[in-house]
Amino acid sequence: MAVSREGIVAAALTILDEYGLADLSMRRIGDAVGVQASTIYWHFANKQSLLAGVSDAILATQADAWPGEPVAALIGWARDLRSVLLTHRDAAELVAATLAVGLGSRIPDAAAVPIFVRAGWPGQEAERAARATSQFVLGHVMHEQTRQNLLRLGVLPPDAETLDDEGFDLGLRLVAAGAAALNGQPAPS
Amino acid sequence: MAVSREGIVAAALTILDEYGLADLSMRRIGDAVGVQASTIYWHFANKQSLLAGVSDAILATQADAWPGEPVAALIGWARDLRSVLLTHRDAAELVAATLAVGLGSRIPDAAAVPIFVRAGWPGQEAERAARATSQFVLGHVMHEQTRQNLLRLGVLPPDAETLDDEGFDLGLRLVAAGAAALNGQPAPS
DNA sequence: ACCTGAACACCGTTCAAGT
DNA sequence: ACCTGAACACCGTTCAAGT
Repeated sequence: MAVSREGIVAAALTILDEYGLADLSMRRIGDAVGVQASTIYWHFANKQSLLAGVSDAILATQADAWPGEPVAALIGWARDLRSVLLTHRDAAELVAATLAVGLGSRIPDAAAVPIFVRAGWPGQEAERAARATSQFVLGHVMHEQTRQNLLRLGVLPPDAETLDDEGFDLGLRLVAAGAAALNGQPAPS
Repeated sequence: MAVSREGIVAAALTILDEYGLADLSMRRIGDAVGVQASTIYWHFANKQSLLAGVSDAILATQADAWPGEPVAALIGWARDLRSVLLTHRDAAELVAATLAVGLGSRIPDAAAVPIFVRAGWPGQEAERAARATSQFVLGHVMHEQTRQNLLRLGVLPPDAETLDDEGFDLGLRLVAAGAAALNGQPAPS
């Protein structure tokens, strides 16, 4: 049977978890699905498109709606995004890179926009605020996952903390408090 | 005359600006300083250490103190960091990666910590708040610089906007307002 | 329609050997 | 002390050719 895009993406995700983004090569993915690396180019235009598929697969597990009080909803959304990213090795880097080049059909901050809108922000400002918040989340988790990789490499002491819940919560409270304080008012510069 | 660490870093920075991080190879750096790629390993343990040197060189142009009223100081620091990063191609990605692996002697948020302290935050919280703020700045500029690369590649229309001043200012106001609102109070969770 | 196999033009890094 | 040159074990991508 012919190999499918979905099969390739699934294999890539498994390799990602086991070996990390740096070792996620076309040859290795080909091996995993029982095909030459060059065959993958019949199914995907290039490696980046394939990675976009992996990013979408990861983000598919995000909760898609956060009803209720805006501050609590924003915190819920951010914690959910973090935990989704922490589920797969190097996910933050992969998602951030995919987002940056504009590939991938799932945008990590999509569910955050309506929260800001509900809090009274005009559409475009809500999008910007959501994007800013997700930039913090992605940056924070990227840092955590890099440390997890360093730990695996043995360059960090085996009992080193790689997660930083307190740092995450503080950053989150910072933007949540800011959102509550501004509430969509345009800037005084 | 023997080549120096500083000379290698300077050459790498020039190549970075001209060709981007993806094309910053050891062989190319060797060519630029008139030496074999393998020679660089006599001066640096590996490529990542060299990149840490480049990161330090970029961050050396940051202003190192932001006296005065905390909110204005924070905004000044963040805008300065952004403009420092925008001065060199792919600088945000390079600095973020260096920061994540714990190399590099210059920390981009170093000057932001005393601002939070001055605003009444206890030391550790000030560090976390500064780090959260710099995560936003790095993420935002990374996104802008990726778009600049896409523009160069012609995959974006030639008149596409790559900078996003409004998005930056809004994110910045968000954290500044949050900082002013919380003012170092521990969380109610 | 889907896949192979060879090739192209690269990588980072190591290491014996030179001066 | 500093550098060369060859080698190792890889990359992403293309493309004629096969079935």
